Amino acid sequence: MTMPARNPTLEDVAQRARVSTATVSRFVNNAAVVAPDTAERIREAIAETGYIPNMLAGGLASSKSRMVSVLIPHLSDSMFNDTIEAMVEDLSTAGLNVMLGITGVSAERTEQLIRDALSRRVDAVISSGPLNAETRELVRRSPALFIQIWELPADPIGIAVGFSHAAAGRDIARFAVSRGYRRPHLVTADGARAMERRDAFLAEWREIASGEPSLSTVDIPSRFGHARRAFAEMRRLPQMPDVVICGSDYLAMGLVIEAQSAGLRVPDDLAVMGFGNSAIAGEMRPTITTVDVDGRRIAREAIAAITSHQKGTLPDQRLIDVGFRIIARESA
Amino acid sequence: MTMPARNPTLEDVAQRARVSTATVSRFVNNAAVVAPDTAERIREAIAETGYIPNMLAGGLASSKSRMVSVLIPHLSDSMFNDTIEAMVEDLSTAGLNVMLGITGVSAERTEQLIRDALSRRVDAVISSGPLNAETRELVRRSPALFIQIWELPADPIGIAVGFSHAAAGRDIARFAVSRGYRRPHLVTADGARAMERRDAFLAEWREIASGEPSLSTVDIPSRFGHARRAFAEMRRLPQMPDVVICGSDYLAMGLVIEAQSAGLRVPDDLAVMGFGNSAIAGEMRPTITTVDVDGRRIAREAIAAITSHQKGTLPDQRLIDVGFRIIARESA
DNA sequence: CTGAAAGCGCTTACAG
DNA sequence: CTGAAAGCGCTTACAG
Repeated sequence: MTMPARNPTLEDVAQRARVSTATVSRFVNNAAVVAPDTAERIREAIAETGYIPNMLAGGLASSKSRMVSVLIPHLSDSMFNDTIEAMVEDLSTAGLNVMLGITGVSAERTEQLIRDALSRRVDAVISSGPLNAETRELVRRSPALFIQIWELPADPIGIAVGFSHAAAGRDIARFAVSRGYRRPHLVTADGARAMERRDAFLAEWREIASGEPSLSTVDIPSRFGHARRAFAEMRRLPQMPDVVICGSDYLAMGLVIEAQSAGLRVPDDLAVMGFGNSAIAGEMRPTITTVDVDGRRIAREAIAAITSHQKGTLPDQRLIDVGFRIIARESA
Repeated sequence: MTMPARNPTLEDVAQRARVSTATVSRFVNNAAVVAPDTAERIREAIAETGYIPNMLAGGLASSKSRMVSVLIPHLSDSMFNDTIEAMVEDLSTAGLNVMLGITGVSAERTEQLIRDALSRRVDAVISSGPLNAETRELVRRSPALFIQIWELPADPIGIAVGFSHAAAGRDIARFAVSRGYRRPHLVTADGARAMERRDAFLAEWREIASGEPSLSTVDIPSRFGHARRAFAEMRRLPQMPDVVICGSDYLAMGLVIEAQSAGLRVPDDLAVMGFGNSAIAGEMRPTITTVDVDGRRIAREAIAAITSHQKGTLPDQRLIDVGFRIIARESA
């Protein structure tokens, strides 16, 4: 069998199967539309030539790329990992390839990544990164579906799949009060969403309890080791807090370790709460009380929206609230 | 200003700037090759139209996609995260977009993802996933550069950037002996590379020490919580080990926590070693002795190879050994 | 430094 | 169910 040096094309397959390129194209995209014996000849021709469709050409001709851009702030030590992993897997299953971009906290970086995505004519952009006005406009003009995840902005550009961070902050405050804690200390990552939870916590706390909570802010991405500094700050307080509300499970774990190595018992001497319900939260000793967000559901809803968008039907809601649940465990 | 409903094309820009599409194309790809005043007119026309190049068309015409496929086994709790994050960032900086695929341990899944990548005509595939014979052939035929990372196979398909897992296993054994440990217990993730380190450890141990190490195997991806089961297995041993050699820092951290919560002191009653030098290893209490692999360097070398491949010059070496370093800290 | 034109490899109305 | 043909939006030798 002679192999051409170049990649085999639809034309090569068509000649071999003695049909037109149009028929081969139809077979590749939906095998059921061609006659059974034709299909068989094409199948053989594809196997013999080792044909691999050129999606660049296919995408250009059909103006759909079967590609989705996923933009996340960080990869390491991230609360998003479960969501992202589910996203990438489910997108693949749905026949969509994923372009990954890491935005950090930079709106400029996000803009560049969105331009890259649009230049590939992606079917959708799934993003949890920061947007400036220019980027919003860019996205609004584009035919790609824009999906914001992990938050529910008042006026989403396309659709949003997430939950209310304000509601989460409020519920955490109520939980802390119901458990009898009096002196909360908040360790917040320096990001918009974490700040929104913190502010809602403070507002609710002032409403239903007394005394002003103390605060620490840590850099983003919130790392395990940041807990050390936050713990040191707490120790310098005139009165030691009785519960630490952390912006992530990683921080919570770090705080538990710091507290224990300072001889404190968790939760008796100091209670600790996390956020995100990562696998580690349930596996730590003591197990960590945290807030669960269904990352896989976020992924599923986003993909369902893309699928319906591709069929031309707009998703029936622009804001999809997946909610959250406080999971009470040993640490608080 | 009237906006066409469709995306503006090179043609729209060309008309507005009163030049040919060829000139606009040249400007977009290398602004320096057009005359300064022409460049200025084109720049304005691009701004006015909001032109975003269609890389599908560009890639088809030039037969280079400026896109690289990155294939990894897992995202969550992974030792690879630093490498992947560096990879994605550095690729973006180099003007290459990344297509991400998650292979798990499945060679079939890997094959599908490689087919997807080839159908997008990626410039390179960077992979640390498992390959079957068919996939190897697929890749060999393709003009894309194939880069295997995190290992150094005897006969790489394209090039490989990684380190010798056998050498790492051997050096870990020597380290354990030099520290005076007598009864090592190995906790190994159920993956080819971890097994290679384990086997080399065992071979070396038999050579330079006495007594047969005990073993636990945990599922992949190795999770924090697996440590609990491994620790329980150890406790049932006739004689308690004096050092646990873990396949990842995550496992090591889990073991430290288990040991401590069972009242053992680390390292006095039980020493623990990790692998990978994640951020957590240096931040844990006690800090964890581990093996450092320079993930960012792996990313850099891979990208350098792609760059030189694109210039037509083959990389000068097919095997790039980035080595590893044992980092002695408090835990062992 | 610039333009006219062929070509990249597909898809898809249109016609049969 | 199938084919002929136009078209998707670029790039790039070739010529000037």
